[in-house]
Amino acid sequence: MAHQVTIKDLARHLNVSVATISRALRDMPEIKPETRQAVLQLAKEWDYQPNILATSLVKSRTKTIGVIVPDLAYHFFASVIKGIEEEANERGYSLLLTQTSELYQRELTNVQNLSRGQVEGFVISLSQETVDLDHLKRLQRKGIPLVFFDRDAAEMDVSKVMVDNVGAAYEATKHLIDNGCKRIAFLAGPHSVTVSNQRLEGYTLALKEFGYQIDESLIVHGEYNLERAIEITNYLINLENRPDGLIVVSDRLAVGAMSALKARNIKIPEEVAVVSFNNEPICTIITPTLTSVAQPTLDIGKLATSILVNQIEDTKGFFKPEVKILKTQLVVRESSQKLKVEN
Amino acid sequence: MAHQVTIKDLARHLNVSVATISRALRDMPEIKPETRQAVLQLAKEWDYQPNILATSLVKSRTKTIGVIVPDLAYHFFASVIKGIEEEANERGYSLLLTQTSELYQRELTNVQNLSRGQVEGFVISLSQETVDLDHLKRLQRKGIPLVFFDRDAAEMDVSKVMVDNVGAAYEATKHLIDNGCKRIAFLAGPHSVTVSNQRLEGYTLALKEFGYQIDESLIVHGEYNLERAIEITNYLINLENRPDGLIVVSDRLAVGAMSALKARNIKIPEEVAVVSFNNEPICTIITPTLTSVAQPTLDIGKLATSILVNQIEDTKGFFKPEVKILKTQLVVRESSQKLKVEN
DNA sequence: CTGAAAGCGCTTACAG
DNA sequence: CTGAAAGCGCTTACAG
Repeated sequence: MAHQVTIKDLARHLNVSVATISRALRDMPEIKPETRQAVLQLAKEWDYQPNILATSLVKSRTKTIGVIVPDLAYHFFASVIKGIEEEANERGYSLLLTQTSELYQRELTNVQNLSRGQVEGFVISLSQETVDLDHLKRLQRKGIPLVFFDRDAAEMDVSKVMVDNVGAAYEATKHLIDNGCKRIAFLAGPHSVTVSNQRLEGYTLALKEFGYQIDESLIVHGEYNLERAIEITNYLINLENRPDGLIVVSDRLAVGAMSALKARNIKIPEEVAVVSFNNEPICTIITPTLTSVAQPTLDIGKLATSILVNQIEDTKGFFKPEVKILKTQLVVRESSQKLKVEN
Repeated sequence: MAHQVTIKDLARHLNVSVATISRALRDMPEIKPETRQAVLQLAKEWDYQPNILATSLVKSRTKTIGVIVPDLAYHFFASVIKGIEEEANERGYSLLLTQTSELYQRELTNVQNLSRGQVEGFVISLSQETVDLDHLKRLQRKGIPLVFFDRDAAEMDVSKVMVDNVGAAYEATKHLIDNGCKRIAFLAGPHSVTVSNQRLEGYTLALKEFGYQIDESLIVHGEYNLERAIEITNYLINLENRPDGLIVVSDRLAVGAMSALKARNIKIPEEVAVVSFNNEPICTIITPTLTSVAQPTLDIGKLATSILVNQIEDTKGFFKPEVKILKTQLVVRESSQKLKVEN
């Protein structure tokens, strides 16, 4: 067979109209049982597959959601996507998945490509480079729903599924304090990254609450790469009054920080206790195992998708953007337990 | 604006036919410069986006490739996808990405969904459960090109981009022998997994070549999960004549094996040297760092995509399935170096 | 240089 | 219960 089988082919062979074929295939009640029978059988025999492009075109509905994430290789995004998939399937939607590789240009073209009639809405986490938000505002103007997660942009008035980063960092800091840390450093991301700033806020909040001085020399910002994390850690180690606790803005950077500490034979957690964020699989693999803040990735994905679909299917225009802040959970492991638990 | 702008809207506003709009937008030479000018300007002003569904329908071409992988959270697949993306972009194709979560059912529905006129070909890596290949044979019968990578199915006569697993395992085994291992065990995957079997073959080949006895008690098969890896490792440790070298079929399982060894205070590599496959990021993070066989993931993705596009665009029917076997590279780290390199 | 018409593969009032 | 016709948003010979 040179081309895909169409309803026309079926119609011709059965000597009925394409309308009848279309109805029979979709189990419309008005079709005579024998007709339906014959149609379904032939369709099966010829392995007929409806052309979804045609259906989408006439219905002006694709039942497809565009998902744009910075990088599929990040465990966090891969597992949020699992949640998105699950909810989408349940609601009868398919996914169009793309990654930006943290590049604004890619994000732009991805959004544009997908908005050419391919998707009815977006679940998106911004690239690190993204500052200009025109491409997203254009979507909004056209009434294409979108939901943010993880990477935020304050000025966008859309639905968002975020995590209580302030609270998470507060808890992480308190945990170090409880474990006897006196000087706690914070290895932060770039100044422009909201998530990092929120975590920093939680950190200072906790310090203040427990009567600790905020020491600016202990707060260092850097790009998201291993080399910088090592550099910063070495700087911290070399301080006159070296920190005895370290909060790192992500597990990946924490890996760099820990390797720098190990290279200098500094004991973790005895000399420096370490806590980080995301609870990626490496946390259980690295030595010592790494205390980290777990995000409810599956729920983030599901909730974001659920809100999006609600908006897509809201024909009455009742929908208002929803902002959800989910709770995190501190998973305590070896890297932070200066004081052994007694029982 | 309630709906997306169409060429009809533009035509009406400019008092020309939709044909003229269509031609102007695509820069056809016959259009009068002033007309084109006006069209382009209005299109820009109204942020017109061509409806790709309509275009695809009339051209019977989507310029889209379906990609089906077991799990996006596996580093291996995420990085092959990078290669696929790169090559696809270069050739002017988009990607439709799906994962099966290693479930046959998902693979089936993914293939079916995508073959409803959405993609022109597939790059696919089979789910672990997949035994029945009817869904793929149906694609073939319809003349929809597909290319396999990593996970093979011998009976399918299609293009494949694989890796020389036999050679890779041969090299890994030889490396352990060179490092003084006398009894080398092999922690394999399930019996049904081709990749695992090929690696096992390379292992026996090397043993034979270097005059080692094949000891069946040192070859153990298991599912792909940490618990089984730990179980198997414990079994190996408890053997009367404990192995002093261990080849593990994947990094993930190697992590389990190493934690079992560490739990029993068995020194790596002094007492048991370890080598595994895939060279995932964990190899550099775990202690000791893990010697592993690197696959050329980017090349796998690019090559698979290049072959696929060649087949898609081969209108003359000259195309014959191509099977490519790429070379791997052993990355030596601490876990396998019993004998320190002298210089 | 431009337009009318047919068509891509479907769905859906409308009529019978 | 079934069919003819119009239409979804485009492209493309064909004619002028």
